[in-house]
Amino acid sequence: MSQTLHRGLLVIELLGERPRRIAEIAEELEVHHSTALRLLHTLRSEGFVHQQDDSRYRLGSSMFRLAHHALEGIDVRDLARPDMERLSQRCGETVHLGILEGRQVVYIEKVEAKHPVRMYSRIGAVAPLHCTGLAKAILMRLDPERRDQLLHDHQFTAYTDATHTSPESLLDDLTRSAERGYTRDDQEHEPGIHCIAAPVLTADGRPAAGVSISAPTSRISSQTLLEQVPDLLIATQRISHHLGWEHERSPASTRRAYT
Amino acid sequence: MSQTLHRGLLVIELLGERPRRIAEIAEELEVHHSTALRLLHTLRSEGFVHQQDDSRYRLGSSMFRLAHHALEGIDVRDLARPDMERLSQRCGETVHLGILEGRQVVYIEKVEAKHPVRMYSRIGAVAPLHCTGLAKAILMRLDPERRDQLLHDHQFTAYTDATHTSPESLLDDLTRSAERGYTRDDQEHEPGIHCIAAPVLTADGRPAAGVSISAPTSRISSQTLLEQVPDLLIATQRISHHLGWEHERSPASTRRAYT
DNA sequence: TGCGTGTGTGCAACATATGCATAGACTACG
DNA sequence: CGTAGTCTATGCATATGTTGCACACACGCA
Repeated sequence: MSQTLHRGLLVIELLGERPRRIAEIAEELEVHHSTALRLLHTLRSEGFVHQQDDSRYRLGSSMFRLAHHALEGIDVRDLARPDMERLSQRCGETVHLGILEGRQVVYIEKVEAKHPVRMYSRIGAVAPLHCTGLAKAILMRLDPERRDQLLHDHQFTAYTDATHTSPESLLDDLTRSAERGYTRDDQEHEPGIHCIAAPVLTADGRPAAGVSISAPTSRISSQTLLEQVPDLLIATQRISHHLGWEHERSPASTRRAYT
Repeated sequence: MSQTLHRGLLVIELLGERPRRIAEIAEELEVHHSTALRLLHTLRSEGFVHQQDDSRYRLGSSMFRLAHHALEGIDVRDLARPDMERLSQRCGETVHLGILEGRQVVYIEKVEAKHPVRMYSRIGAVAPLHCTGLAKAILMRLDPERRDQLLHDHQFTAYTDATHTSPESLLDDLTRSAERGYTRDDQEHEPGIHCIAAPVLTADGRPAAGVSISAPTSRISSQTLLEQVPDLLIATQRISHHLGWEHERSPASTRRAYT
């Protein structure tokens, strides 16, 4: 609606990709050099853009400062709730949201399709790392160093026959889960309960939370549950997108770590 | 220079602090509601701003995505070089820049005041974690978990009489260093060489690099070296600022970790 | 029912953003 | 040394685009 602002934002997006020279920016915007220069000056005066030694422009400290500060203030629950509700309505099952806190996973939100009123049954409950779909979804995208550290002195308590009882077994599961993008928990924690789960990722690719669909085996077969995977992934990708995660990753998905 | 763009950026900054309602934004900008609405629409259409369920606005995914992507592309060397050169000119001593890579600290840049031509003597060299000012500067702001992990099976080799030979001794040093904002290395690594160092921090408060001033004890006394601390801190704070770090921290410096 | 809020759209007035010309500073290059 | 190619910067006339206002609608709430 506002042309000038729109052009300014376009400049920010162009510089977000890579540093650029002024001629390039003017050409992309299809405006005169002097117009581009004026926009750049305004952006620079507010610190959104920085001019490097080679006179090219790149994004400036205000972008980093504001983005980080705003991210801090965001509550994953608020962000995830709409998509969780939609997901629950589509599949008709219970949807959980959990985050990693310290050395355990905590459930922080729950939506039950059947009961419009939220039931806080499991809210605040903690889950063992090695045998719930939700915890595994977070683990599978966790930085390997951190993951190894968490699992190092973890108690692999056997809750059922299906529970992983060794780090090797769990890591193998995590590797295969990461490849297909979601985790399964077929009665590993509770007999008669199975679930699927996927991680919510931030802009830097780290897992901010996990979302799971769980159901009793008595009502839903494994096959039917797995049919919900596409909807689950759509939901987690939508939530991740809100946190800046780009679904389309460049082929070279191994990126620099520093800064 | 450009009023509309300037107002748009102001909106971004206002929303960076906290989510706000449209009336509040219009009031802050001193413009009509409809004008604020038009700006918000433009910002929203580009994803810079997101409207929550309660109809308030907050920063949107584009900010997170662009900021993160731009940060990835930034080379700390380019960022630090100008301030390193200025620092070196002011104090007349050698200034190093180093980063943590894996389990060691690597020197990636060096400026010698005496010799205008850069000497790559130590560039690429690695430093032991427990006895150089630069490594200690990074360690002192590192996430405690990560730090403990690094020091867990670290070899506390004694290079001189002053070298820390135990984790306890080093951690004690780090604590005191963190309180005053810089580290010292009085011949802990090389006899006849002492230095001071301080960390470069990113928006989330993590150390991206370290900067040190080192000199031979034969030419510079401890006292004279310590007089350079203010200049050193000004330099590291300037570099940190480029990465989005806000020097003025809120009193509650302990912030949430999630997202 | 009225009130406060946010949303949205014409439209006239005019503030302002634009393109162009021009010029200085600087670098690279032959 | 001149030439060409950058980026920077400013003045100015034009007309484009932005603004404020009026007005209307939707919604939640007392």
